[in-house]
Amino acid sequence: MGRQPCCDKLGVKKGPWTAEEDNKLINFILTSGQCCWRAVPKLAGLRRCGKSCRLRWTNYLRPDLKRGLLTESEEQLVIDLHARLGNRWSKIAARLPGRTDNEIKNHWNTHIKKKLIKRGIDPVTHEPLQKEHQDIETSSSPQENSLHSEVNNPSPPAESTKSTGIFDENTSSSQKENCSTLNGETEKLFESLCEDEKLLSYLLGDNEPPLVDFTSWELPNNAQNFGTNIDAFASSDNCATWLLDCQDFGVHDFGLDCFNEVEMSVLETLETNNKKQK
DNA sequence: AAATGGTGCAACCGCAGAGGG
DNA sequence: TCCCTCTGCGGTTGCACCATT
Repeated sequence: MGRQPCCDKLGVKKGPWTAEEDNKLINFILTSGQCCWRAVPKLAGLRRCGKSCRLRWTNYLRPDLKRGLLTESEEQLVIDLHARLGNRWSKIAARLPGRTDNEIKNHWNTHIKKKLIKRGIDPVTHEPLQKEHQDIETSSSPQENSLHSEVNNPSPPAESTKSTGIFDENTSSSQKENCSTLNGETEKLFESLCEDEKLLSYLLGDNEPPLVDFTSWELPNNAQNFGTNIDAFASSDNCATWLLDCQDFGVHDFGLDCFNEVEMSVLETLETNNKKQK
């Protein structure tokens, strides 16, 4: 007996989601919460399979998603985490608030991979592409095996481990100092990570993810520019659409705590823009 | 202006693991 | 312990958009 399909293939719609479907899903999730994805399409009145609904929600409709390209510091973090974790996109995404595994995976495949190759770095191993032609003697001290030397100044790692230095178990102050090779914003982000012991232990193993209060992170300015780029955020049609929907329903009517100050600012901006358009 | 090729992203597919009966 | 269901993950595909010819 073969595996049952995740949904009844007959009568199940596939392909791009319409605004109407989005609204239905958003309304359902906001009023009923996330539970039993298989039941969601039926309860929400959608002709989609539960999987598709979950994917749409997590990758596109979630209110806490950031929009737009990854910042330099985020990209740098992705590279380092990939060196450490490999293609475990969900784990990598968990370290980038507001980013999804799919988004990071796509960005990796379309942008970062090419960048690394251009820099002479194998995007899979994070080692120099022409390893055999490089003199190991001239290569690096352990510090230089850190991501930053890998990326900015390709050199063969002294060991075959994928260690980047930054997230090693023995992360020490001296190693943290190595982070100083980073430029401003990235440095701050890494420092935040380095100082979070629970987070580090999680990254280094398969421990349960710590409960991280991202709002307490000392993020670089650029990582927080979400709030200062509200107009840009609000210009995203879908985002704007659904936020406006929320407006129509009245956010507080949902009894949600998911709207932080930034999102409330977005709503306010949307409201303003909406009035302007009218 | 039309054709072609490249790029980026949303969405799908199949598999693996967790959890419950 | 086995079986089944459900969820989540990573790889892949399909398509819209844009640039180039």
